Amino acid sequence: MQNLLSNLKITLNEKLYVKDPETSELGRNILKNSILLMNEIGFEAFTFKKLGEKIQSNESSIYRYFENKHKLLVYLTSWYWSWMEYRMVLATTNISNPVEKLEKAIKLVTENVADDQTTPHINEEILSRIIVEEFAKTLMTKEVDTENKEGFFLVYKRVINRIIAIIQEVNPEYPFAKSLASSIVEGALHQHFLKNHLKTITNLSEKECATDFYTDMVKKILL
Amino acid sequence: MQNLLSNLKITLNEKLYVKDPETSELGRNILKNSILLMNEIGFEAFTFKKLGEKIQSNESSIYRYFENKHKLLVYLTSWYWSWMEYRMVLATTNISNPVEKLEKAIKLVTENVADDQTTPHINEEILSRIIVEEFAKTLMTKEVDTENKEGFFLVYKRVINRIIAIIQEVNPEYPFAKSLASSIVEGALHQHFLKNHLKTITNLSEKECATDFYTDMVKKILL
DNA sequence: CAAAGTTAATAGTATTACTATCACATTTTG
DNA sequence: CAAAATGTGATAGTAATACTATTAACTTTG
Repeated sequence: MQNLLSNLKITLNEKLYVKDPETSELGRNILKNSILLMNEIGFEAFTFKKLGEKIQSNESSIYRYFENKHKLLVYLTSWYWSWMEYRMVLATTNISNPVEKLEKAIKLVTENVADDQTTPHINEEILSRIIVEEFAKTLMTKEVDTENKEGFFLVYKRVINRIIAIIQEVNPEYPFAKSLASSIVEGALHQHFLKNHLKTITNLSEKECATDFYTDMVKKILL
Repeated sequence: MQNLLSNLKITLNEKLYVKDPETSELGRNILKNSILLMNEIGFEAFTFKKLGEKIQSNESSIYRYFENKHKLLVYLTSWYWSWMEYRMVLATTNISNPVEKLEKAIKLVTENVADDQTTPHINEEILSRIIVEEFAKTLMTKEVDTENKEGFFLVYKRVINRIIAIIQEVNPEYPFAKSLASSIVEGALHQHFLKNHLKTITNLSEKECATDFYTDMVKKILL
């Protein structure tokens, strides 16, 4: 798996960037440090000027890679979901039992994420924190319909569609496969957010992840 | 119920405003039109200057009621959850069967909202659209922990705690009552968002609401 | 080695998110 | 009923943000 991943080049929608950040040192530096800075100060306070200072480069240089910080966030989140999809394919292919397949998929989208050493310029653990704290903001804009048409959220939808397909394998009669899949993926992020900030309305504690809650849920719903 | 509601004065955390907007004509005008304007142009593009133009008043006058637009949004969402809590109490008290109680509570938080004529300065139908499109933003800030300590989200948590209590009545053995309750409330909003913007990953169609999906879910999980 | 592309630095603009001040009208109160 | 307090509107001003444009130096490539 290590070897497979090291060959992996995650290719994203070209409309997300002005210049592909994976093709230069500066580009990779922008990705690496935007993750760190966004995690430190949050998406609202994050600016290209501050990022420029952090990487000892210039604001205007960053604008040559990304039109604005919103598109950078969409890029980073798409990268994350693409990485997630890749791991999901790896974890579920060649497993014939659909229930086992579903368990693996749910485990992936609900568990705590560790850094994947094969991608030196992306720290997946920190990126996953950004997903928990900021992902909803990529969707919740007045431009969501236009951006959706341009394919900004394709990777995310593909991850959910894979889970929908597995749910349908497990129980073809269940009438809400789409809603169940999307609520698991979004709900897992939300439970992690609550664990970090509004502890009284979640059962997850400290280092716990949402796997048990959702595994129990789908089994009771589908079996 | 009409009479009860007409006597209802929704009282919110004093830290949310500089001057209580319910106590003056201008204040109520700010509430009414901020809901309309925010729904039209979205929270990001919404400014006090634009609102001032809309209500033929001045930017600086609005600042005398709310420190900034984030606090105004928290105010509006708290108002909504307070109204929701009130209706939930009304709908569930004096019902002895816990399952029936849970069904009523779920119906309330998942169904499409209609305007409540007893509050002339608040259009609940439009406010509920703002909740679907913007509520997550009230939580997803770097100040969430401070604001949580100051009680900004108390009303929201109270709504969820009421559902938690009913879930525990229905099935005291179920180990994830908190996570289930919070995922129903947040998940219902998310499903409505998907219905409006990412139709392919939800089963809700056009004018449908999330009640069936969640009622089916809790019954299979708890009974 | 010339052309093309990449980057850093500087400057400049419109908008946003406020703050401060003042004038005027209305309401309260002593 | 006069003085004081309060509410509102108008104007001005500031720092920060989110960009765009230009230029000059440096690097890569054909």
